[in-house]
Amino acid sequence: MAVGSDFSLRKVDVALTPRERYIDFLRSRGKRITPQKQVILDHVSSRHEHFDVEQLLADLRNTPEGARASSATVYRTVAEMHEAGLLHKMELDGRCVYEHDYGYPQHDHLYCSGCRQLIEFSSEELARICDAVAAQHQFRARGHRLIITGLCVDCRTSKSKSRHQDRV
Amino acid sequence: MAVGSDFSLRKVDVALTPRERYIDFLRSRGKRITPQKQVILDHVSSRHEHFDVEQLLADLRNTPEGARASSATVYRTVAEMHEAGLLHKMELDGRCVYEHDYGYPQHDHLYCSGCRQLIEFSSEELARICDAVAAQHQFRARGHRLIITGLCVDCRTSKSKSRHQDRV
DNA sequence: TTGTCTGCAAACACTTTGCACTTTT
DNA sequence: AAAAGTGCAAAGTGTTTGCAGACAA
Repeated sequence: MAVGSDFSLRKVDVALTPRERYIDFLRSRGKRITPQKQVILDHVSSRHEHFDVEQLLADLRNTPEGARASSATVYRTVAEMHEAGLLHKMELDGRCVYEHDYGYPQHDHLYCSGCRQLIEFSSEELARICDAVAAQHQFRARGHRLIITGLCVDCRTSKSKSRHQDRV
Repeated sequence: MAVGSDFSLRKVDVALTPRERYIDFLRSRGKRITPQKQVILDHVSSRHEHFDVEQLLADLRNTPEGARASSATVYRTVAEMHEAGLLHKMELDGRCVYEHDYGYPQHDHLYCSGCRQLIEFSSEELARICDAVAAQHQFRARGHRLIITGLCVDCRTSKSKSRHQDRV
C-alpha cells in the first residue's frame, strides 16, 4: 500500500522549482532519477493543465525527440509525483485525472458534463468552511476537493446543435 | 451514451415515497417493475447509507429470503435508480459509491483515508458559494460534491496501533 | 405478441504487477 | 556489485454488454 509520508503532507516549500522538489523527494527515498522520469517531469511541469495517463502518453509520443516511456512507467512515475506533492489527483468519469499544482494556489473546479472541460476557481470562503467543518468533527483535514457539475456556457448555448450535453 | 433526462434534473418531489417515485419513473419510461428491482429498492431505501455494488450484492445474499439478483442486474438497476434521482453517486478509490438520498437534504462528506468512513455534514454557506461561483462563470450548475479528506478522530488517536491511516 | 429484463459469460477500460533485463549509484 | 527502474505482457478491478431465454404489459 502506498504511503503518504510526512514529506508529502507538509506544506510545499515554494522556494524550490518542481524539478528540485522532485529530485529532493527522490533522493530522500533512495529513488533514482532516470531519463524517463525527467521527460515526464518536463512535460508535466511545463504547463498547468489537466490530463490523464492516456493524454500524457500521447503527448510524449508527439514530442520532437520522440521521448518515450511505457505506460507502466508513466503510471508509476505519475503516482510517484503525486506522492511527492507535484501532482494533484482526482477521479472523473472512471479514470484518474492529474494536474500539475506544485506552487499553484489551491483551487477547485467546475466540471462541464457536456465537453468534459474543467474550469478552475478558488474561494477563500470555501477553505474557511472546510476548516470549520473539520474542526467541528475533530477531523484532521488533509485537503478537500469540490467539484461543481453542470453545463458550461458553450454547451448550454449549443445545446440542441451538438451531442455534447448530458453525458452524465 | 446514457442521458440525464429532464426528469432527473428536476427537483425531487418529496411528497412521494422512494418506491412511488421509482415506479413513476419506470412508468414514464415504459420500463418494467420486476422482483429484482423491488428487492434492490427495498434494500437501498430501507436506510440511508453508503455502499458500493459489491456490498449491495453481499447484503442481498445475506437476506433471509435469499433474495437474488445478478451483479449485472444490480449494476443496471443502481444506474437506473441514479437516473431516477433516488441514489447519489460518487467515485472513491476507484469504485462507485452510492447512497440513498431521495428526500434527504443535500449534504457533503468528510472522508477518512484511514478507515474509509464517510461522515456527512451540510452547509448552507457552501451552497451559496457554489451558486455564486457558477453564476460568475455563466455555468449552469446541476449539483456539486465536496469531499474533505483526512483522518477521523478514531484513526488519529489509534495512529500507531493500527495499519489504518494513510492508505492514500 | 411485443419489448423489456435477467443471468451468464465475454468484453472492456484503466491500472497494477511479475519478470528478465537495463541502468543508476 | 547492489538496488531500483524499465518494458512487456499478463493479471487485476470494477463495470458494461451481447445474447438467449424468461417474463411483464
